[in-house]
Amino acid sequence: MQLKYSAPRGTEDFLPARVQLLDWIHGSCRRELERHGYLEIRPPLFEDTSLYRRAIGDVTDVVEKEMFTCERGDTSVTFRPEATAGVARAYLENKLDKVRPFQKFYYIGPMFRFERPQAARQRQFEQIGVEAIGSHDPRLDAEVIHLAGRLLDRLELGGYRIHINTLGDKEDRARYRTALEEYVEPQLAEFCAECQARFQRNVFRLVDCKNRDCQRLMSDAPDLLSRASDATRKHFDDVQNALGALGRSFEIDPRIVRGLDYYTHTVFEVRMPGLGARDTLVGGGRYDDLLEELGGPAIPAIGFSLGVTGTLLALQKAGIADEHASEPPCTVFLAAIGDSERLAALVLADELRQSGLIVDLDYEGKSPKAQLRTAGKRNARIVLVLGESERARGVIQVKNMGDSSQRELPMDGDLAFELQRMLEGESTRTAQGEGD
RNA sequence: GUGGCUGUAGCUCAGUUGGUUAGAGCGCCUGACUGUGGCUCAGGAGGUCGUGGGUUCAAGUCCCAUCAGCCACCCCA
Repeated sequence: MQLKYSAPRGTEDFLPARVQLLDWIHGSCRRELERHGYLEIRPPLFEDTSLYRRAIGDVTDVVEKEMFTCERGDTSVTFRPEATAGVARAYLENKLDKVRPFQKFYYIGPMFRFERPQAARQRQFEQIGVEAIGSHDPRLDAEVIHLAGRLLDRLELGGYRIHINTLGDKEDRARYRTALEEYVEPQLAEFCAECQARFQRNVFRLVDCKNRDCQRLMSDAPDLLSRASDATRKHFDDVQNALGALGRSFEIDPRIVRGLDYYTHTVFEVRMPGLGARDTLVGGGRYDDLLEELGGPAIPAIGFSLGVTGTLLALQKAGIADEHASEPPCTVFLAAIGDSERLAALVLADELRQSGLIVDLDYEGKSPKAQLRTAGKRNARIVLVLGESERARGVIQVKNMGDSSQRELPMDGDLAFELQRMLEGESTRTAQGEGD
């Protein structure tokens, strides 16, 4: 069949089974985040375009070519390409620093970037992230990095690697930039075409070029740490010590420079080797200057974001996606035999649902046999069979789909209670069975 | 924005050097004592071979274009 419409490029329909998987991810992460004292915040899905230009940086790819922007009259809004800018704005606008200067937030929701889709990259994608605002304590850096790992642990994902680096403060970066430029300029012609272009735009990008020749040329390049201020080095050392105390293993990777302008000091990524071209599941770092740049007080902060698209891919590759992606069963299926019983079935289903049971029935005029088949496919635990003879006697057939046993129960106010008891008895037995 | 690969039933795919009514498995529907599932068996529905052109006596099969998907580059969660 030739359909007229398809989902826009880079978007995905999450069908019920996949929504189950997504809910499991959300639930697992929420529990872990709340355990760490993070509270959910929900800024709008779009903000003034100027906020992103300011926060992320005018000459970044995200701002220059990836924004979903909507112009109306003299206003311009952009669907959020990331959440940090919006959370920072919300923190300032609601004057949260006056209420409680230090606060920890988390968010879960869709982000939008107008990119060419590929493995683990969509135009609408979901991120689960945190922002801890109001402290420069290096222990907080460590806790945040550790938390990123904890989330993946919760999702039963192993084999990830945590890479950390420091970008220092403004002065450190300025010195580093100069040093890099002085190092690169004499041999600029030997770099790849892209790096030659990057040289003007953003020298730091030469540091993480994947081109082997460039990497070789950069092997003796100056590193930031050796010319950073004592305070910067101390902070980075303290972060590492705290991570060590938490038992969290990590690698120092001077090539992590991050693409968003607001990052300072500690930056980190969590990668899943073998995932594909985009193997970074989590990216984050400090942004000590951002709130001030947005017009607020000088308040330090740190955060990260976990990409759900990549996480889903990792779960699939690890073979643990399917066990969390099953359609939830209807526990009771109500089979009506004969046209005269179909209305009675509808009413009985409603009554049973009101007492908390998950009940479904046939809407396709199926034969009794086919209704049973459907119940089986839906993994119903109990099938109620309602026919003319039963209704005349005020009873109903109750079939236990587990052992195929069947008995008759009176159709009165106690029916729901009896069914609940059956289900509980069954799950108790199952639980005991599993315990052995 | 650039490049590579792919596009046949709901899904996963077969379709030989272009040659008659396009197939399989799974799934779906029906039936095998006209009121009872899972197994088995029998049958059935479902495809303008992504779309539009072209070459040819003849195209799912070759050519061009286009769209979509996947993968990679740039960049990034």
